Amino acid sequence: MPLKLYNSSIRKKEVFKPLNDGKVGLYVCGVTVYDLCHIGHARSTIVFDVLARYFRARGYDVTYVRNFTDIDDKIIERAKLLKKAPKELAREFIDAFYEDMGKLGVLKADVEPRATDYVEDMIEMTQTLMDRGYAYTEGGDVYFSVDSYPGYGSLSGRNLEDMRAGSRVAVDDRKRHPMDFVLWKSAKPGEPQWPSPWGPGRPGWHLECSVMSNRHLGPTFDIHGGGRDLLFPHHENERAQSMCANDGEFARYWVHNGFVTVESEKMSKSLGNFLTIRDALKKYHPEVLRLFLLSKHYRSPLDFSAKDVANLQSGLVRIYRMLQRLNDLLGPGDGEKTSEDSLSGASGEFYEKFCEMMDDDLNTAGALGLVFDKVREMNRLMDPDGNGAVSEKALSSLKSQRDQLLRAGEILGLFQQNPAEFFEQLASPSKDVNTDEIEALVKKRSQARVAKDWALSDTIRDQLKEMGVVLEDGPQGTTWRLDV
RNA sequence: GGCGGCAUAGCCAAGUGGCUAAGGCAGCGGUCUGCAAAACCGUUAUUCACCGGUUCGAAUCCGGUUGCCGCCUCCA
Repeated sequence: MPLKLYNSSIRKKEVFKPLNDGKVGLYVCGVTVYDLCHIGHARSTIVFDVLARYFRARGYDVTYVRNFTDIDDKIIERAKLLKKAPKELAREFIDAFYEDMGKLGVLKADVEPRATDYVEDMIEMTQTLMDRGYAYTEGGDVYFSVDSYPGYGSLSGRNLEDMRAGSRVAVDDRKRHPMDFVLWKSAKPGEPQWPSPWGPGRPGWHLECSVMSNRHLGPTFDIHGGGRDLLFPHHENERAQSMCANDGEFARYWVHNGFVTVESEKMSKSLGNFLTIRDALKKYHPEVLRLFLLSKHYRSPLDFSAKDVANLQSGLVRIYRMLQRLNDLLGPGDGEKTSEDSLSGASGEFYEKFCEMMDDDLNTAGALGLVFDKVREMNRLMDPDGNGAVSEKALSSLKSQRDQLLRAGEILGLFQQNPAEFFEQLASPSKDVNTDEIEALVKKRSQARVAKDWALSDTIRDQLKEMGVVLEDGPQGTTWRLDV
């Protein structure tokens, strides 16, 4: 079963065929580190995290490159405002990136290059473009000439004439064509700068990705990813430069994720709905956020609404309840007990169906549908038969199904926690619990129940409910849990 | 002005030519329970924004209408 990916450059799904058998080169545009990451960055990063995980699960040898843009106008501006060195500011927000994304279960990429470490290469590429006649200088600036490259616009499906006709951009007189873009930008006094043949300055916006992808993946590589908004002009420009300088095909597949809105509005500082990962984590468990961001197909726009996230949380709770029930029956299935190796060998009908779904352009929403089907099925198996017991046959089947489910979860970066821990974390922000007090009340209620004093029993249950404690009376006695 | 996307039940969301339109949340009925909780079973779209067309057959393809959104300028 072949993996199909939607290739933005041809606007169609295509069967993915790697450049080199068994290997995947993946380059994804990371973040510009001048502020905290928001929920939209989280979506993009998680989507490509899942893509990389999935390729690995399918046995590909993946080289995943995700960059940091650590030099740019916004960083300089922000640094000035905060009276910090741009480098220091960038480092701070790189740390914040790791902290936030780490909580969301995002794995490190194989290579995480920073633009400022590649300035030499960028100067070199600019020089190549000059030498080959694709670029020109004007003052201390170097521009890429879009007219010099006939393929310009083909990635994003535009042509220069149409854009010229509708352009609202104030035309920079120094540019020969309004769409020409900067390769090298002369520095103003006090700004970060590097010496170059054209005088002190810094690289233009698009150059770093051309250089770093070339360095780590070569002039032709498999997949280039990023947010939908990067398609134009960033990726168009990046591709033009790379094709002209590196003699390759550049990226063969272009994958772009859709945007996140918040309560139906585009995120913006002025609307005050700029939702950082950090703020979202104050309200929601990280796996709830991750599940939410994967609950819709990655190319579709996704609206972050408190109500919908709460709904998804109920679903995740159901999954973890089943996993906990399973643990009680079979013993833990995560952590030390099951080694990575045995889990990665887990296969069967469910896992195959899951992969089929993921093969279809990474249909995580459909795959989650399968997960919920499986949860119901496993709960059914755990419901006692006529003799009040679970059969041996059911037990062994459950073991295999859990392995498959957790393996799928590994790919999605979900269901990775110990269930007890999960529920504790989910409940803890809202409630202070006094375990002794709860235990005492539960015991008192149990005695009342033995005496068939239902009135007292129910009063205590209501009292506990007030405290955020839910009771479950079972054949082995009463258990309690924090309401979530 | 140019280019592109989306419209599926109360809400969220799969499905893109053909058996009964996944799944989740919420609701309702039932099993279990002293009553609950949890779990399970059943149920909630003769219908996929609207109008035409192609086809033996369309939510799925084509044309038009309406509505929403994105990109064209830094942006995941």
